[in-house]
Amino acid sequence: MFNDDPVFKALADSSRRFLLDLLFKRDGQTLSELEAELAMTRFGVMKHLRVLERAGLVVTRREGREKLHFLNAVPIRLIHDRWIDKYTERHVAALVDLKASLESQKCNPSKKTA
Amino acid sequence: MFNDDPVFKALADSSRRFLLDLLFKRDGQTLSELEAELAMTRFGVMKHLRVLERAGLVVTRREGREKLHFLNAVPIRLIHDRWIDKYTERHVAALVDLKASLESQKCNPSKKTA
DNA sequence: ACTATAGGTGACCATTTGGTCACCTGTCAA
DNA sequence: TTGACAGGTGACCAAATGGTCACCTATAGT
Repeated sequence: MFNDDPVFKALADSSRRFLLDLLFKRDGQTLSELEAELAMTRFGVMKHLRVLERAGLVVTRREGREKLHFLNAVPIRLIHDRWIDKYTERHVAALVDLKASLESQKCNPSKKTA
Repeated sequence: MFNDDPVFKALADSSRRFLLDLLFKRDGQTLSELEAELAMTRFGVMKHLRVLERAGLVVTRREGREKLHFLNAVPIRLIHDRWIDKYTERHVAALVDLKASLESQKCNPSKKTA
């Protein structure tokens, strides 16, 4: 209906988010390396990487017959900045930290922290 | 394939992102108010708001026969924290600021800035 | 009570999307 | 140059998604 931002489309799929997780843990992996981590054929992984690359979430570099994949976090930051302004950022970050703190302590599981 | 996080599914649609933009500009709007801004029937808007609410991106409160909608930015912050750690945050934020600065100056329009 | 208004449900249809396959291109090493 | 390996393209199919409609519930005000 409006412009269909490729970044959000790319992030909509859990396999693609998992690929970003893999690159977040270790940058510069090849298609074959990534394929080994997904219960999916090489073609499926390639398609997903293509979507991520077009969205700018993954940047690639040819190295001989290999293609190395790198995570680019800038689009993620832009999502953040779209709905979290400088004034509420401190507030929201504090809420997130509080939630993480409560969950790590598990001191009172009955209390809702939403 | 993995867990299908409702937050990313919710953000995948441009109409829903536009609804978040509307609530970001002014919190606490009703369905009818939001519907007036979208070239879509009331039912479509309702469906989208339902998706956003289930994802926790929108929180609602009944006020008589009206339902007020509020933006909740916490899930957005969690997306940010998933792929941007404390160490690279400064670096990425600097890149974003630089990009915004260059675009506001419009000193080199021929350059593609994705 | 009655009527107008705000909101809600389920079914339905056109389009998009995730995943696979057969087949093709390019690079390394003997 | 020959073969093995890393990567790429287009078509194809099943499943999910966006949007609409007929119909229903609940609140405000007269």
